[in-house]
Amino acid sequence: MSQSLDRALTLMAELATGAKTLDQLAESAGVHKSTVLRLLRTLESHHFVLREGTRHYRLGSALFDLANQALEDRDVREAAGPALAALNDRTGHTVHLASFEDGEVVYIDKYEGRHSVRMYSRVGKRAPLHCTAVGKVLAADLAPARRAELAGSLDYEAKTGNTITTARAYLAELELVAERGYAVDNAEHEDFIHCVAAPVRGALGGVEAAVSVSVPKVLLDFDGLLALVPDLVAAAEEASVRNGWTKQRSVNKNSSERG
Amino acid sequence: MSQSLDRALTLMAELATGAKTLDQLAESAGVHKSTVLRLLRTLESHHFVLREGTRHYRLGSALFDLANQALEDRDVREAAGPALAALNDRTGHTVHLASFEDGEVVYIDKYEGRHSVRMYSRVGKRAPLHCTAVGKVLAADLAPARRAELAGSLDYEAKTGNTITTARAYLAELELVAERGYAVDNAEHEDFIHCVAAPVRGALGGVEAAVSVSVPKVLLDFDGLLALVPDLVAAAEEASVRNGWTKQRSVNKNSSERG
DNA sequence: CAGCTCCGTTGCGTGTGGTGCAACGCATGT
DNA sequence: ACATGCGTTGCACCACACGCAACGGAGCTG
Repeated sequence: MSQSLDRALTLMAELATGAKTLDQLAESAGVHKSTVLRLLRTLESHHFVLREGTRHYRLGSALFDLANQALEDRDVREAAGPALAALNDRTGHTVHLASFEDGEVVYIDKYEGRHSVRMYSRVGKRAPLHCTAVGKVLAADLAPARRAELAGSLDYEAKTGNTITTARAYLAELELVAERGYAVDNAEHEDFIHCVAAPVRGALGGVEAAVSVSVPKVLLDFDGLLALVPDLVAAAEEASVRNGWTKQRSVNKNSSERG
Repeated sequence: MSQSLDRALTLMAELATGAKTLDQLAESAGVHKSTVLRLLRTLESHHFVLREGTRHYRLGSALFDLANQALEDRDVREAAGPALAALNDRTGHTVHLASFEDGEVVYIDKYEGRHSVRMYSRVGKRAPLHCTAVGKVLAADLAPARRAELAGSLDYEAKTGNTITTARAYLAELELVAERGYAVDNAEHEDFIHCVAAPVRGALGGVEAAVSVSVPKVLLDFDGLLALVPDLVAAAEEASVRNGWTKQRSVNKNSSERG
């Protein structure tokens, strides 16, 4: 672990919450301001931060640049794009694309819903596996052995009253998800939101990402949410096909053993 | 300047071009692989990179997260969003939002055109001031003194046959832009593309960003491009109003002296 | 206009932590 | 079974990142 790099990354996280002055950064990082200055200078030379006026620093363009380059690199995103946009357009609800990243869910694309009550999220945000519909979809694709291992390693924080809090219940839920081909989050992550999600597969038949539709409960009751499933699954299949998947191979289950 | 941080940032730039193995990174950075390993580990702990399979590293979610948080922070972007989307919808062409960042232009938002021939760009990408329509708009707002200073400091790389290559010609062009209220890039940056741009103002009357429409020459000749100007200017004004600008204060020119 | 305070900036001496090396071990392929 | 390629580990050295303290400019106050 590199100390200075570690500090620099922490600084950037701090800066993400808004422009800061040198002293503020020095204090929140718990180091001398001259140290912060040096780090900022290096970051600045790479355009990771920039000076705003004479006494404020904020995140710079290199970040956007790298982030977008990296996103362009994720082929699923490109492949799924049109199907997700169409789904968003048809339903008017928020549509997410998420992928699995060491033990968590990461949102890699988002299409904002048209309604004023909206879920707060952001591309790049991470979420737990156990209380999200996308998480369940991604976990359900793993081979039974890894699935059990994973289920044992989660922390099952109870986000709401509905959150699944035991490995046993989670495994049973995954079983169900794998069988049905879609997952539900019945206000297990946030009290006022429920979601449904379906898998996006790749050329090898493995699940590479998950699409979800998130709806505030005030807009649609649980049955209303479930009524969206066929549309969702169709969109996910369209995305899968664009992503190189061929229906033939879908019999080949639990194939995504990558590592 | 921090050596290890500098190396780490270089690594990330390298990773942006695609997933790489440890040795590849070590070689391209010119350092020992154990050094790279340590840096990667630190980056990984902050989710700036992640391991793909067992022997490839790629950029991770923290990057998207920070980038989007930082973008949300840029109020102009949010304010201009609807107007840009509408403009994109009406014209079918690619719409960019750009801001000024130490001596260059940075794209902070983009709405992709509907046509198959498209300009290559990306949010976060940087471009020169002297050969882009947005650059001219942003530069034209500076006070005459800073304008002259800036014009003297540019390098005027001739991107195409039409590129402005002298400070004198650039200053004359800026004069014209300030007068007209919009700028043109007549294939001065890329041979096959021309653009028009207009300013987005803020509460103080100063220009905070620039909107542009970029059109491949094969789709529209120069006169056709100019015909888009009224629509563009209207969109830019709408964005300005949403951004806190009031028409009254627009007489107050050259007001954006921030530093 | 003087004096004060707040911050960014600079130079320097110290010792910590980042570096390269070489050896190890786990894969994969032949 | 052997060879090869690559990630990983422990170690010893000294560069380099660190904190300190002093400087200087900008902005306020009386």
